[in-house]
Amino acid sequence: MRLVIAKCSVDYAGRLTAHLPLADRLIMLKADGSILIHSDGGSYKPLNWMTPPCSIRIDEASAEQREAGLTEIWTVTQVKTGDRLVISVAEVHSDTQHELGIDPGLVKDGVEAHLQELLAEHIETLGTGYSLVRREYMTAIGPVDILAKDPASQSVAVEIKRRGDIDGVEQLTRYLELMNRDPLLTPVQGVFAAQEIKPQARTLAEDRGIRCVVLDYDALRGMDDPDSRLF
Amino acid sequence: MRLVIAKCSVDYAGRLTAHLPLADRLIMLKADGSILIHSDGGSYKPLNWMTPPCSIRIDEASAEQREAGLTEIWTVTQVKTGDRLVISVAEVHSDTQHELGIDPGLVKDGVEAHLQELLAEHIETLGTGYSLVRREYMTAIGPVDILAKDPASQSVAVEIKRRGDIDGVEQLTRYLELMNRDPLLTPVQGVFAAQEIKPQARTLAEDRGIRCVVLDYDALRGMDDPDSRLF
DNA sequence: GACTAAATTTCGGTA
DNA sequence: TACCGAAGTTTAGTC
Repeated sequence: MRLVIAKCSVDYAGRLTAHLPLADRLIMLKADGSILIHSDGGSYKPLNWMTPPCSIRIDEASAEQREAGLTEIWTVTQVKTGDRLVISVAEVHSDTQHELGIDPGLVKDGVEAHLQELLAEHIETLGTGYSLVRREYMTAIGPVDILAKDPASQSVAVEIKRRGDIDGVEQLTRYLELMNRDPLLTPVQGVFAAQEIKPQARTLAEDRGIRCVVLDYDALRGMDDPDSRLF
Repeated sequence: MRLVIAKCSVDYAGRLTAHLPLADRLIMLKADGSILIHSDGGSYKPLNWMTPPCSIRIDEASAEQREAGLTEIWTVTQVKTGDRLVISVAEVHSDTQHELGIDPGLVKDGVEAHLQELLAEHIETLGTGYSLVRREYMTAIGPVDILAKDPASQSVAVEIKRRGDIDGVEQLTRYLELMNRDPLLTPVQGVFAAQEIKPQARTLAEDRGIRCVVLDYDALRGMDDPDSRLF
């Protein structure tokens, strides 16, 4: 990894065009050829970047460019799409190189897949007498997160989200429409389960006869793991 | 901005839990207190990060931690959410500080808004005899990208996307449902226009009687700009 | 301030 | 490999 602190301006031409005026920035050149341009604020997204694979060509500034205060022109080209990033370097404050090796990678835990797993294990969260049919119940337009049966043995399709948005309600609606055409399943009741449900999503869901259930991740996990209880 | 190249392991506990094994990485500390941890590969997304505002506390390693090869423990806490990032530093290879100042910011141009503009100018792309009523036609649930009339003077609602996905079809369907309740407009025909339309989105759209139109950005732009023609 | 839609989205899984 | 959906999504615009 090469780290360059430099006064530069940047122009991007690809899926859109963008321009960054002259200022001090960090230019990060990764081992795979990708480039990130970071300022000293904002969140994790760079001001500009180029995804690998890409190639870099460095040219001396022309006489005209030197008069404008520039010293080098870096042209980064995306190999597949031809997107182009032109970095006009005025002054290099620092330029260092570091060998990092290949990263062993991130281990994640506690995302939507986990929520689904936990709710499947504790399907009675939906109500007494509910039973699990199966997770990832396949339909022609994709898998329903959970298929269950209510106390009267009628089918219940559950869509699980971390954050319950209108999109999720639409998704579940499509599944319900399709499943209710199947004489073996119909009538299928819908349940929209999420850690947090937006008011508008709730309104839309309930308007369509879909029940909303707010999931408590810690509580669900707590049922699994006696150690996490308070006594 | 402070740049630290160090051998470290990282643990995150917040909206999920995540762990990074011991390895050489770049730790970027921005002026606003935010932190990014980058490896020498992947795209612009860091392996781990903390969004501002956040506070950092640096502790010497305990005797036990020193035996495990660690020298310092950095604890980054998100001020609002309480999310926590613990960086266990084993060895610092490099540690530099740079003053960058506030960035003047990015200037963008040429995304979906541009497509809409071009299609509005060349509405006959939809077919001979089509005419523009107006862009951003307002409804109770939001603006329809383009309202037009077909050769028979019947209303046509156009939804424009860069990439045509199922979500876009749903969005257009909601608009059509609402607009067809208006006696002054009904019947309203739907057109789903995008640079690229996913097969599933096309199927769904056509099943609902919505016409799909693939837009050629360069061709549309070419109609505007005689210089870009080949002769 | 809340909510919706876009993103040069990126990333991971599966068919 | 293409497609599809999630993301610690983030970000920008609108109501």
